[in-house]
Amino acid sequence: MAEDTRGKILKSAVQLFSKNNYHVVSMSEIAEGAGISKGTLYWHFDSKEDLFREITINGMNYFNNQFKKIVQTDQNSNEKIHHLIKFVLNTLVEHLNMIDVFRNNVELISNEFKDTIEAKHKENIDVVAEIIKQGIDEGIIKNENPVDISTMLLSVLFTPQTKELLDHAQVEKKINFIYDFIMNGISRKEN
Amino acid sequence: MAEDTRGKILKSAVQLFSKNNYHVVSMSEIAEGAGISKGTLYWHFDSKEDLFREITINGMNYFNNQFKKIVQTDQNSNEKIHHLIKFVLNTLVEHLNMIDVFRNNVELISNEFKDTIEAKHKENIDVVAEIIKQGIDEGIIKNENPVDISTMLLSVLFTPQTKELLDHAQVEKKINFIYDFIMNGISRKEN
Amino acid sequence: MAEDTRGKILKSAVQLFSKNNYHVVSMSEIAEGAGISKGTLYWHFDSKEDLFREITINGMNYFNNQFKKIVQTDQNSNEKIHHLIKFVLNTLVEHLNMIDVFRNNVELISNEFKDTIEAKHKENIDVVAEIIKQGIDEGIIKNENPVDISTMLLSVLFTPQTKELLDHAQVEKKINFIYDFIMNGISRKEN
Amino acid sequence: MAEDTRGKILKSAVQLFSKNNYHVVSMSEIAEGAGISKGTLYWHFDSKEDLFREITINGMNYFNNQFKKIVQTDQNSNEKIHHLIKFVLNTLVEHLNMIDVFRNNVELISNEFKDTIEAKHKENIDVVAEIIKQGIDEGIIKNENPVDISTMLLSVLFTPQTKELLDHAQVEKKINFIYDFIMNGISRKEN
DNA sequence: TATGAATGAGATTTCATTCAT
DNA sequence: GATGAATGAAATCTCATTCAT
Repeated sequence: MAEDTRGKILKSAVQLFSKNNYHVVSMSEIAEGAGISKGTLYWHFDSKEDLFREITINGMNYFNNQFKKIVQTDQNSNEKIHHLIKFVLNTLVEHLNMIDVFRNNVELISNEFKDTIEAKHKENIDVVAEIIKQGIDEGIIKNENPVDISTMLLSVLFTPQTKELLDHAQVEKKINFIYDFIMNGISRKEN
Repeated sequence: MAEDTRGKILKSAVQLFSKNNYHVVSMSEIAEGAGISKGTLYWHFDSKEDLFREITINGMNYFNNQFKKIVQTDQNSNEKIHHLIKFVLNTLVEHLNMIDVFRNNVELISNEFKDTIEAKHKENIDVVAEIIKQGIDEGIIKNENPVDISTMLLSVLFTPQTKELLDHAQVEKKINFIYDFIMNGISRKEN
Repeated sequence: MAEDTRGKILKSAVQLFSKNNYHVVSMSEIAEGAGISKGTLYWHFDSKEDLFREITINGMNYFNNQFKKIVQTDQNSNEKIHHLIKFVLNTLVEHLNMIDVFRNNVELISNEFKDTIEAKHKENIDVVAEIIKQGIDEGIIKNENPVDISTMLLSVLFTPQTKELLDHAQVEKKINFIYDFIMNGISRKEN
Repeated sequence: MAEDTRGKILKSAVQLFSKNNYHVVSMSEIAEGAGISKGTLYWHFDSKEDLFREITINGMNYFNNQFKKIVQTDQNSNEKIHHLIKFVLNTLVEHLNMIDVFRNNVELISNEFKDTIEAKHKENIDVVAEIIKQGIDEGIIKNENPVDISTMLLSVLFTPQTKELLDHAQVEKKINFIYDFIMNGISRKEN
């Protein structure tokens, strides 16, 4: 029962935070969306920030866990990268909301929280950098700072435009387009 | 005096909006930052939204104008792209604040305003697509939808991570890194 | 507790609105008068207009209900008119404040609200017109448009001067004076 | 030239105060309506209250002067009353605005000003009471307190409903209706 | 005379948070 | 666990008024 209410709150909050900015979403709305009273909301979460924290960190952990799983498979780096892109873009399609929570709310709340989020993001970058290192070792990826490369890779995947591209359907085709962009850039390759 | 005050307001507002979310920045703060009274602030701008609108649209127009100038030079596409990247990244370094105004505040305010901003952004994409077309014609850029390519290019340039990379100095080096990433992606080129 | 607070708010608001114009009375004053905080005031009423609406419509309904009761008695028209005058003037004496709410605030707020109020007033006129019709049938009242006569009758009763007359005591005497004015006008009757 | 500006201000103010409540009309609007700046407005009038005072007192004096003229003619009381009614109702039709200035703004501003206005009104009542006295002497009007009768007479003439009746054209007919109401009331006269 | 710019007090309203029941 | 009611700080905005030019 308890978990039920908690779940309803989180669901309502994710939905609202993904559509609107942190400061525009009110605790009243969240409570209403969850079908409970404000009092109850405050029984489950100490504050608005607390609630937002939980949602954000859950989301980041979700990516972190999946990234780690991908690293640990015994695929070659090429396959892993393809896997990674596919996973991120499919998540973007299936769980648009959760992703937008980050987009709409970067730089909010306290600096201490911003640091937490950035640390989590850094973690993700480092996990993906493992794949890059593997690729360099395998001679597939150019030999530059793996962290810089990982940074660019993730920034392309989480860029708002990526989502826009996906909006217009044909996901599979777009995945290949983005994969090719990341691997080969925009210049014409002679063969 | 009048223009002077207007300028002071805009400066104060850009500074604050670039550090904090639209809803966190208060008109009192902006007034205080400009060294004027709230009444005066409202004499110059009808509303907070009005003020924000002006700043945002000014910023987008700035990019749009520069992009157009680059297109109109008689450089080849390769040079133009290099020029473009250099311009954007240098602007990011010199006018960090103005850029962050967008970052922190997309999706805010009214839908009508969001549409305005998106239309401006689309304009920018289309202008850059001209360069891509030229590159395809010159056999430098791969023959795919120029608008899609332009979209990716700009998304990489305006991605938050780009700014992070730049934060840690060595701008010139990073420009080359990003240029290479955009042109050739991350895979190892055999030579 | 809840109803109690609501009542305190309404009492405070009626008192203030009856002494001062809608725009001069502030929500702070109303809250202070009710011994509660502004936040609580807004918990009970969505807006100042909402609060004013409730008071006004309550008041008009009060008159409407009484007027209907008078119509439904089995008195003759003469008695009903006397009854009506007595009721209105006594209410003016006992609930001066509530009446003044209308006086001080007609034409305020939105047009939509003005229409609501005018519709309510028209209802009152129509109800009283029933009495006038009865009087015409009974040969007591002159045979002219009953709605016009009803309009004049009510306008005399609710005229600010009527209240002034009443201020100077001797209510019973003044009731007769007004009754006589309404029935016979000011000209001398020969007998 | 100077009078010209003053005149423009007064005209603009009358127009606005007659349509909206004192507190809803702003000095900016008045200035705009007069085609001048706020600074100029304040050069001609010390304050909003000052401006409103002038308009109101002008209006009341206008009625006062006309009433006095009517009293001083050598008509009999019957004719004078008819004259008075005609004058007031025609003014209501021709200068609706000016009249509404009172209607919309009674009880506003300071108590001291309210007293001034009430004193002016009392003056009007007293002037009209002269006519009533004459009527009593001539055996045309019933022998009751002339001031009370005058009060009722004026209250009927200035009642909002009177204006409504007039709105629907046929002024001449309505004048007779009101005249008859004032003289004979609503009861059926046997003949 | 006339103006544009500036001011500051105060108004309405929102909202995260608390607490007695 | 849950709720309705209450709070108070702070936000946006309005407006009469002033003043240097």
